[in-house]
Amino acid sequence: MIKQVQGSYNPSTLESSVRTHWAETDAYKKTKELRASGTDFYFVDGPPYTTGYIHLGTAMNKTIKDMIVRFKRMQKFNVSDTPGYDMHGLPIEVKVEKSIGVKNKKEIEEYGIDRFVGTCKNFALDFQKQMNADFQELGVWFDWEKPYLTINSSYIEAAWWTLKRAYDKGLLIKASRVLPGCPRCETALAEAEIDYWDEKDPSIYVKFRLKDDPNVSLLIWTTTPWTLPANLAVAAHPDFEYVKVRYRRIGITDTVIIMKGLEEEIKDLGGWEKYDVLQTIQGDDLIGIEYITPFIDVVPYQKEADGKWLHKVLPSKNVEASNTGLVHIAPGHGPEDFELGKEFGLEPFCPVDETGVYTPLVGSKYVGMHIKKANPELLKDLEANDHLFYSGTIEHRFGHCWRCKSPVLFRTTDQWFLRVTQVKNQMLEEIEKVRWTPDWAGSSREYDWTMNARDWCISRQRYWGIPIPVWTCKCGEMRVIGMSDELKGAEGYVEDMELHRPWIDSVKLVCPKCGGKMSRVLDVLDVWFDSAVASWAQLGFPKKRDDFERLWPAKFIVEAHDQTRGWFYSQLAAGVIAFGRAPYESVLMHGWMLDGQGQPMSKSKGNVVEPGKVIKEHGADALRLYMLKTSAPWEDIPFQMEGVKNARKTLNVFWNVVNFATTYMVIDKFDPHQITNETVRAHLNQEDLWLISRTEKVKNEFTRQVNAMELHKAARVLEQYILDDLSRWYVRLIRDRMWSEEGDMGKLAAYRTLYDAILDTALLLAPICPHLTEEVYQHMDGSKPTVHMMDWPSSDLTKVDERLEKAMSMAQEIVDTVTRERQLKNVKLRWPMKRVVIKVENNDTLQSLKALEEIIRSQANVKHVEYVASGEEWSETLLNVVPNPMAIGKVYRQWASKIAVLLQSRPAHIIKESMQRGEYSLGIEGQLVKIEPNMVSFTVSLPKDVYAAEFSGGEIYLDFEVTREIEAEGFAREIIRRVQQTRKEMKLDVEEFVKVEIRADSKVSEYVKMWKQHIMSEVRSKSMELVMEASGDKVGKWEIEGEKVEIGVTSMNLRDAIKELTKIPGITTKAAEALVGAGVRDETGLKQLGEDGIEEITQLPRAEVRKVMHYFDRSPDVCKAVPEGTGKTMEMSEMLPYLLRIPRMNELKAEMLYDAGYRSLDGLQAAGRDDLKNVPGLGTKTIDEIVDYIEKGGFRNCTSCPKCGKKVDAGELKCPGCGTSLRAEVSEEGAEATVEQGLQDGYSYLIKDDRSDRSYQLFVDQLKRGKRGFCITRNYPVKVRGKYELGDIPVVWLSNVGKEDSLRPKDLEKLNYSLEQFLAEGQGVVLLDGLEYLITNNNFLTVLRFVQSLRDQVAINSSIMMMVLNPSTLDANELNLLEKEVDGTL
RNA sequence: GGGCCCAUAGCUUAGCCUGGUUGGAGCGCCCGGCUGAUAACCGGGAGGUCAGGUGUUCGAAUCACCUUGGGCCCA
Repeated sequence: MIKQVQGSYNPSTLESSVRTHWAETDAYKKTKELRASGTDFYFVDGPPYTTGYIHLGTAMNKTIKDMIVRFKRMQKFNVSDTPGYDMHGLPIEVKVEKSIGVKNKKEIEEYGIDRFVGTCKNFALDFQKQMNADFQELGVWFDWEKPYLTINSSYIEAAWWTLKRAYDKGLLIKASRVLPGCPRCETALAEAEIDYWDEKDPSIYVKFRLKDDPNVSLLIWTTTPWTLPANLAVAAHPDFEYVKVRYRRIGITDTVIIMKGLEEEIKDLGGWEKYDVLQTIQGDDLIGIEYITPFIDVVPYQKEADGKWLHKVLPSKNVEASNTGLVHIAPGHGPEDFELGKEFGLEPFCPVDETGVYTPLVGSKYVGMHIKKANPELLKDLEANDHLFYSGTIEHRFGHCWRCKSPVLFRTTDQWFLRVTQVKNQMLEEIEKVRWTPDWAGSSREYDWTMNARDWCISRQRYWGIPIPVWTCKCGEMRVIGMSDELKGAEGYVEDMELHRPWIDSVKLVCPKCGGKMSRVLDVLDVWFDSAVASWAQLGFPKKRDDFERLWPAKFIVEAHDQTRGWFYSQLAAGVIAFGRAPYESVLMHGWMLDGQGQPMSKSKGNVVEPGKVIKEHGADALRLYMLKTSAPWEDIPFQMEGVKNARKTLNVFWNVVNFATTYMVIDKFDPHQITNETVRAHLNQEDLWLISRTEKVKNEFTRQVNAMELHKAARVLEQYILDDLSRWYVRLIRDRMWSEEGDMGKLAAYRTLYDAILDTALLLAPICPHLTEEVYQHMDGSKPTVHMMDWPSSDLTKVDERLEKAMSMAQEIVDTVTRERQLKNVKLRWPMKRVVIKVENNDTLQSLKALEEIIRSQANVKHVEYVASGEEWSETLLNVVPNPMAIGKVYRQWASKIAVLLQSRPAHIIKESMQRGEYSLGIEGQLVKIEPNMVSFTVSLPKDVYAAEFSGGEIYLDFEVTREIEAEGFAREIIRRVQQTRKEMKLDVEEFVKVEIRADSKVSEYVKMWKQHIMSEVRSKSMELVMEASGDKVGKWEIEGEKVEIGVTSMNLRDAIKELTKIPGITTKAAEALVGAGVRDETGLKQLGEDGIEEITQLPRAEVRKVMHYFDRSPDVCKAVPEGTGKTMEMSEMLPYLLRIPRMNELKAEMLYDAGYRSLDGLQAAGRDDLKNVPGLGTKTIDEIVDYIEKGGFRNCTSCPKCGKKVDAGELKCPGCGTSLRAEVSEEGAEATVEQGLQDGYSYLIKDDRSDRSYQLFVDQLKRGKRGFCITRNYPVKVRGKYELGDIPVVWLSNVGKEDSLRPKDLEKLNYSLEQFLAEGQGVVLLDGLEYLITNNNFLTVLRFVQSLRDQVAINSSIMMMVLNPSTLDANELNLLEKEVDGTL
């Protein structure tokens, strides 16, 4: 059954209630079960690192994944959705170090590796839980109860198994290489773990003296003086030219060898005056020249080392043509140096340990010194020994540990490598087989990166990671373990033991070769390797094989572009090594969420926007839609809150459409199961067929775009459809049909069409906005526990009607043109236009437009539409001929003026046609003169009040002539609008009937008579009279087009009666209306009518009438309301129960009323407000309540018990059925008193109130004490003024309407200005009703500042300010802030 | 320094592959309308050196090259 949706779209409450619904109905599990037998779709979630919080990037990542997963599920796939978490590694270790207060590995080992690792695990698990919650808030439906965690034993085993596999293929090796490492973390670092940024370092030029000629030096440049003790050679480029240069300055010369062309640069550096080039040397002639390394006397190794190329110039093509063109080579400190050293037989020499401290190898002078601290010492010594040519500093990009930010240190170490270079070609082949989106992500990016692949160093000298499963023996034997089973029987091994360090370290194997003990290599794995095996590790492989065999490889993965070198690559390498293929079939690469300026968000920059905050403000659905629609997935998005707000607006429009639809469908009890497409087929209007066509097309287009991974295009297509087609056009067109008779087939056709469109939209939107669509689905259908169990809508393209769509778009264009022209001519849409003439370019257009004539007429508000066929002219356009005297004069001289006059007197179209056919001649003074084409031109003129405009199918003429009929209709519509507005201000129910009195001058009166019936039916009026002076519950004076009109509206209070009557079985709404029209108000009246009377008035079938009569007989507890005669004087005890049912009434007040002479109900009913004021002890509020109670017919009507629904008469205090007390609650009488006395001058108050009556009363009380007042309200001023007797004080209306006395809620400056003006004039009282309205329209902080400034001004001027606020509209935090700013909260 | 991507109105973007009327939208801004979807909605207007330059072409936002700025990945 269709249910009415909530009036306004409130994302945060809606989303949380939807999530509750999901939880209560077990929707997620049911959805998965539903698809369990579908085709498998193995999706693999790239595990985010457990940092404890998600950011917008992670949010976008999961949003894309969730969308695809939901989409595929709706397409009946059995989708895997195990979320993953990457939980090992340095970042957590660093956090733990900080939290327990240790600084290095030594301290960790003192603390205890077991405790340390245990803490890491707890941290990781805590973080993982928090992130789980965040993702769920985003609406992501993954298997949150069973995520795959990289720290699980089964996962660790999968990594082991993979390494064993690599080992068996000879791809796992141990090697000594120069690698970057972090001296603080004391471990090797992978490229991916290094951050680069600019840093200041020494920039020094050092002289390496030639052995044969110590006066001449090789000049080298370096930024790392600390590597010089390990210098073993110098590299020169064999193809460069070098020069021997003598630099001179007063008294000093220095001769160095540098690259040719750099002489000037180096002269400037050293501040030399002159230089002479002594010799040019070819690079290859330098090779082999021997020099003296600067620290030869300090570092013992420099004298002990040997090698053919030691301390000689080596050739290298990697030398760059900058600085000096000669490079210092320390094979122990640079990767390239290492390679070069290997080539020329120089053993790497590395006198630095992993913490960056010199070892004894460096010699006694520098041993124990940290390299950074040693730099200045080294410089001093170089200078002292005259080795330093120049010393400066340089700012250059340098690598740092991504976690602790220490500068990296290059040194030789023994590490474990995966020989990726061996399988590179296979990886490249695999890249080509994968479907990449966008394709350059694979063909260029991933391909290029893999082309440059190096062997992957997978070992780390840390604690929190997957232990490397390699056991070695002193004898050199080693064993790689692939599964924990292989450890069975080993010393220290226990079944199901913790596989992390340090526990695994205690497992010892027996060496098969020498029988000795084998110990595990202490290293752990690079975390990148953890996630690399995700696609099989999460399936429990290798222990469990069935899932792996069924699902692997992944059908689809999606991650951000930084994963080119990351997960895309690591998985590829691991997949090729382990299984000889890529572990994924298709990849979507997505972009990053940047800040508004296009910079990456980072904590250190302080530009991070938290997803939680965005969700709280606009909802997860809006955020998701925003992220998906804004850019192509692979592009970065500079985050704009405004964009999310827009997305929310779109959703709001959709919500409004649903609200619109459900409102009417519920009233009419529309049942989509009963009213099928078949039922309404013959009754579909053009606009229905059009919307169906559009819907089918959109379904097709959306699906196509999602399949092409053009997610943004899909989202945009749908958004466009919702806004333009569904809301702006279709709903607009069918509005009138909603008001036709119950059961009207035309209306049902519209319901059906709208229903299908909404449901289809909800289905298409479901993967993007899971919450909103769920709510919509549950209200429109709800046959399944969740919308996400629905099948994806297929589209029926046979229903697409291109011709109709084209015609409709032209009709829209015509309507738009008319509105535009109306605006230009200042003619309101409410006034009908006489006619529109459409001149088409082809007759096909004409036919299809004619079919839409009704739409054009109603939407443009035009009385008649006329057509001019293609090729014809509109008969009413006038063709004018304009003679050209100059041209005529040249030929016919003296006749020129006469010819001109004659031409103008002839029908222009005849002249034109003749000239087109051949020629046109005129007879003048007996002569025939020929008119040449250059002698005349033609213009077209339009009849009076007609304007022309163009549209894509031709031209249109708009006739603005105002006839009497048009004027009458215009006035009628103006009056209807005014009555409607009055009704609204009176807060009348839409179904209530009214009496209308109109006073107007004769012309308007005449018009009103002409349209009387129409007006009455439009405004639900039972009577309408033209009077000399309008009276009624509410009277409004208006000026319409210069005519003064007074309209009085009186409620007939019939709605309750109708409702009451329809409760009787057999009485339809229509019948009830007829009865009420005949003066019947209740059951008693109906009874009195008798069977015949009822039949006559209601026209109901006899059988129905009998039903009614039958009901009377069978209802013993007919409500009596007041037993007999309300005029009867009663005893106090008898009257008391009646009185006590008035809100705010108590025994005391009731007694006072009685004592004041009100001893019958009629007596009290006759009393006016002023009379009651004389009763001692009654406050204004109580009086209001009494009057209100009487007005609502409190004494006359019987009510239903709120609990059991039984009818209760007005004198009962307890329900006779269930005993529930019917006394109105007496509320805060005490508070009222204190408040009234408590308002103090100079104070500002915040009044928390969901209805603002109390505040207005307080305000009026202040006015009564003679204070000047100023009222700002979001209610209509006339209404407020009347309701609360505000007199002539200024009332400003907060509204976007833009009337004289209104202020836009955005315009705080103007508001502030008016208040300033008011307060500056002296003491006064200000009522600001609608603070929340200001807040929704402005930034909260702006409003807060505004409040602060107001408060200060109020204090200075000893005035009082009351700000009214509906507390439920703000969150607690904002409310708190506001409360802090004011002097009191009421 | 290299690879890949991006640059169109104040903001977010379409158009670019396949060159051809006046470069479309949405938001924001200004003006107006509607008031039975209503703190909603609708219409209109102002806003563009298509990042800059050079070239190819009869014709360039679109193709090519260069420069500048930004992002990712590397050196």
